[in-house]
Amino acid sequence: MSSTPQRTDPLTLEVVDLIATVVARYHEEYEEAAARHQLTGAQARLLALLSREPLPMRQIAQQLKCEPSNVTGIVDRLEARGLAERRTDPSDRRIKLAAATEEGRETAARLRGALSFARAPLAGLSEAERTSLRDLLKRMLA
Amino acid sequence: MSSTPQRTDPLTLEVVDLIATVVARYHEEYEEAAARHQLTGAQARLLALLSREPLPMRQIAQQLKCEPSNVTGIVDRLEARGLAERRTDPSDRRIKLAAATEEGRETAARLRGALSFARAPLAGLSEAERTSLRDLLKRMLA
DNA sequence: TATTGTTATACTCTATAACTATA
DNA sequence: TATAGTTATAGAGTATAACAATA
Repeated sequence: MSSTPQRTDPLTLEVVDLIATVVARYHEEYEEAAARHQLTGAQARLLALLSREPLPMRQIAQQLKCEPSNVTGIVDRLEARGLAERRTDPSDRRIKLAAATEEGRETAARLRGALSFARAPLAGLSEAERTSLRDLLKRMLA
Repeated sequence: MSSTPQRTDPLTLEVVDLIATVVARYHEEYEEAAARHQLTGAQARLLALLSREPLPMRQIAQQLKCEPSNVTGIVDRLEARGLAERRTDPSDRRIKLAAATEEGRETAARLRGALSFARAPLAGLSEAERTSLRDLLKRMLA
């Protein structure tokens, strides 16, 4: 009858709850770390993206899974604070590349360092356990 | 020298990345499931809370980690759609209890069922593996 | 014509501060 | 006076649609 088992056994429900807790805690810590740098979550995520490489507005929207019109405003606010800048693409003058400034990259790096959430608790696990956790998560996401 | 090891080895970084991916995917699926029921994420989370038991506005704010003034608006919108209602507490007439209506509880239940994210991928893991994942997550959150 | 980015608009969520009713 | 909830206000994020510049 059940071609797709629903796994509503207590063990599965417990794991689902644990994952929900991980998600909630991760988000809290991310928002708090961003706020400590006077950034909203959206601004921090966009800045983290730009700190790797300059990107066209359109592509940023795709990676952030939002509409391009939203990116305009977020980049505006980062630009007003000197954390990002707009460049024109010489090969296609329709395109505007958003790029992190030096200060933007420094801010992004400090923010990354502040995200102790996943790192600190992991320190309590042995290498074998971390390997095991990695493999289980990979299979979950496959 | 290093009293708190920073664990920036490749394995730990890989696990951190996997957790970030889990978090991102969980949020996407939650927002999409909520949107399918014409609810925002905040409305869905509040409704899920009320579907268990009626709660004072103040307490809702604490659980949602936001200001009480925000709860007013979200409950307003749920109430306008017949998914929630306000009741007065006879023992203290300052208190207003927000409660899910029958339709609200049904919507919350359908939404819960739609959250296949954590359940479906877990179905591919054996019981021993799910036990292992549970224990590792518990130690991470300890 | 199609594409890129922006602007205009409207709605939701958010925090802060002032306000009302009750304790 | 203290507390619960609301209202007022302002800023940020979001989507949709219309628009300018460029291809």
